[in-house]
Amino acid sequence: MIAYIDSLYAITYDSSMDTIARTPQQLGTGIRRYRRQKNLTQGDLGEKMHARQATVSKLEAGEPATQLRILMDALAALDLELVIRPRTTVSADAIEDLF
Amino acid sequence: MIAYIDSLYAITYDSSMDTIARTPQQLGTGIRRYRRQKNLTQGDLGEKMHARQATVSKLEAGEPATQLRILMDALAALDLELVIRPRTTVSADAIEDLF
DNA sequence: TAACTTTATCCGTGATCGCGTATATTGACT
DNA sequence: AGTCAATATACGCGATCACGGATAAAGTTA
Repeated sequence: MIAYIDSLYAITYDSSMDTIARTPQQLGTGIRRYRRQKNLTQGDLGEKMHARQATVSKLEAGEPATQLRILMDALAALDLELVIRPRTTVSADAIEDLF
Repeated sequence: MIAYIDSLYAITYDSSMDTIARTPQQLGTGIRRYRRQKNLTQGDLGEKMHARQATVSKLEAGEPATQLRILMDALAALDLELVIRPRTTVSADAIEDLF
């Protein structure tokens, strides 16, 4: 649990639900997870963000050529935001490289 | 300061440097900030991620039609990652809507 | 100011977007 | 199994990508 102290509000939420994304696929999977959490279909989300269901499908599939506009529109429609930060945990692959 | 506890490592870092992005522009600005922090030119970054300097320029400018592949390649080259999370702080615009 | 570095912008090309529209495939429920 | 909802995929189209290559514009330093 983390508390964000704003000049106006103090908001607490469970950061363990936050999704880390390093690839388009992980980005898509994270969005799908949040969409389902809100009980929305791809069609519902598409309507909110003025895109087609097919476009949402490709975004969630992690199509690397998807445009940033689609990504950010989807996040806005789901009331999500991105945080850019230095990579933290060390992946299993990277650890193996140590030996 | 936040401590991330991993099964293998405990890493502390200053999360106040993390950048929140809700638009392609903010995403680009954040990347530019991290790139400069590492004393890299757009050309340097382009070389690392196998893209042209001109492409990095458009990414940092927040061109909404930039492809996800470019974004994620840049993050990888800068050793950054994304976190998807519910929107937290309330923007000034949103607060104004309350009155 | 001049020289140099860095960033922004342009042309032409091939690839691929998201679109509308439509359908195949998959999943869930009875 | 059968029905309905949800998701993935297809076609043609106009728009725009990132590319190689090159140059203009802006920023930095002597």
